[in-house]
Amino acid sequence: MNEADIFKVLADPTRRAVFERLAQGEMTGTALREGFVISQPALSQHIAALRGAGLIRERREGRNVNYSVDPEGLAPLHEWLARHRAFWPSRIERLRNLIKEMDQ
Amino acid sequence: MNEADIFKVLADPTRRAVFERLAQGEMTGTALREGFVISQPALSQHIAALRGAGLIRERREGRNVNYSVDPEGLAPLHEWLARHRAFWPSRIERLRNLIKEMDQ
DNA sequence: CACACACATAAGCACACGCTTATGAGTCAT
DNA sequence: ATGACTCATAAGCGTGTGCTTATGTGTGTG
Repeated sequence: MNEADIFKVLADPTRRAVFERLAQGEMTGTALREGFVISQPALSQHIAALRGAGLIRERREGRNVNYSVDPEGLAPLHEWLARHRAFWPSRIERLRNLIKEMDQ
Repeated sequence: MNEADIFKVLADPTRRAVFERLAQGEMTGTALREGFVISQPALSQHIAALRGAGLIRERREGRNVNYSVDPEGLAPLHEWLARHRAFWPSRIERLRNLIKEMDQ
């Protein structure tokens, strides 16, 4: 919900990797676990932490749960960054970046 | 240097508060300590951590050390966020935000 | 009904982390 | 030179965190 939780949650490398992988698309727990050398409870706990920070949401489907990133989950982090970033690129570079973003 | 260290370092509330306060301008260690209920070594260790992540730089002046935020320190975090953010505001809102940023 | 499957929760454990006090290293003043 | 001052480092300690195994809860399948 707030940037404090988000920083804390994303500080863990495994959890960040889970989030990044989940950013590629909705995925079930077992599918998400493939590629990770980690026990099922560990992944479940990481998911709970990500969920608690508002970064992930879940969609139950039978005995499966499909996880996906909450589109607005990173908004507090973005706001924090915008507020405390000391380095702002020049106007021209910002426009260039914006155009690049819009064209992708 | 990389987003892993930055997330880890900024996960601590005290350290984040130190960084935020330092973002208001260059400051010496003793001045920075005022307002924090913390020992001098603790602050020194937090500063070392922030420095290790590339978020802070120092400028020695006699027996004092003036600390200030590294202008490009948050760049890796910004890049990470730009890479993994699922939610992008609309074009119009982005332009509005950009204009607001430029006018401040 | 019984069993397999997907996921969550509980309990315990090893380790990391942030704090403290004590001390070291360097600089200014008398 | 001696003492005050600023900051860094060392050592030790309590707590938090992430992992494990064991178990619980709910849902499909035979």
